[in-house]
Amino acid sequence: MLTNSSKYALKAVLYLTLHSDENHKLQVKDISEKINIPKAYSGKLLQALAKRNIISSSRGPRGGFYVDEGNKKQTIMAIIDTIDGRKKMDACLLGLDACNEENPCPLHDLFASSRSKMIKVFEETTLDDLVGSLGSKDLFLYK
Amino acid sequence: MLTNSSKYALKAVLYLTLHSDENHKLQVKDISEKINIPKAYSGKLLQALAKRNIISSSRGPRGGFYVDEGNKKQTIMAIIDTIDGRKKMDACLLGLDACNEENPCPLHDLFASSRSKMIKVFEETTLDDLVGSLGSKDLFLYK
DNA sequence: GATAAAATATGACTTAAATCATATTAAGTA
DNA sequence: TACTTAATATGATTTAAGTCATATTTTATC
Ligand code: FES
Ligand code: FES
Repeated sequence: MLTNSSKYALKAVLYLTLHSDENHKLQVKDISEKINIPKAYSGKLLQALAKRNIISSSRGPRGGFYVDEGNKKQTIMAIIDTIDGRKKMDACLLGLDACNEENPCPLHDLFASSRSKMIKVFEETTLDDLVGSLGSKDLFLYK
Repeated sequence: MLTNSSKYALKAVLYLTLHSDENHKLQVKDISEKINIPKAYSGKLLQALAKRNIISSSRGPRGGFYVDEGNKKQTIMAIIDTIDGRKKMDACLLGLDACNEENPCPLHDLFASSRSKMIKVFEETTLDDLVGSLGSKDLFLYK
């Protein structure tokens, strides 16, 4: 469903959403340690996310990555799309060229409704929403 | 969600289910051409499936692969499990060690119910069921 | 039995995902 | 302005998935 890369990206963004803001930027090293993923690799992913404005970044001393109020309007799907590309989520289970009702593969009907629901949730859920729904629960991201 | 390998396997088994029986065995070459996947690779997958009794095979002249009545009791999930391993389907969206209600990751609740439904369908749907539900519709597996 | 046909078993090769490394650029601080 | 810090850009390396090739074994048929 998701590549390792987008799993990492999701973890990183979630971590930033809860632990950073304009005045509390985090460096790659801090983030990667906290969410237990390779540092150099997470750097690359964070850069891609920043370029797409999913997260924010600033260079130089006291720089780092952070999530501001604007970023919190971004959705789960935006993150997945940035790293994996949206189309992967729409792909036919059997890998056929197109997945649709007109020319459904034998598994389409077993599967399409669950998938649609999942996609809808990912498209509609923003970082803001997630933070809200987590409430006081301690975020679990490490292992 | 599924690897390429299990997509291929599913296509191959579906094809065999509809176009073979004890008296009409199919060779690797026939199958791979019809479902548009590399021949040598499909051979490997068919062998793995036969070993697990998802499909049947016989060697020698007039030999080949086929699906008999017994094989038709196998489920979609059995095929996926043979090739990818069942656990992949249960994995946490974020790649955490365990996925469960006790220690859910932030995305768990957005996702778990859709996934459960999907898994349930795959576990409960047999090849027999699929053939039945397809009815007279022409199976579409090529591209 | 000898021959040929087909799966089986095994391993090599190729490609893409994942990981690591580093030189460059921008920004803050003194 | 010089120096330091941290992201950025780029590319090399490693690993695993996907692909291909072939020698071996089994079985039908003559
Ligand atoms: S056509 Fe295969 S899942 Fe939709
Ligand atoms: S714990 Fe992450 S999806 Fe269940």
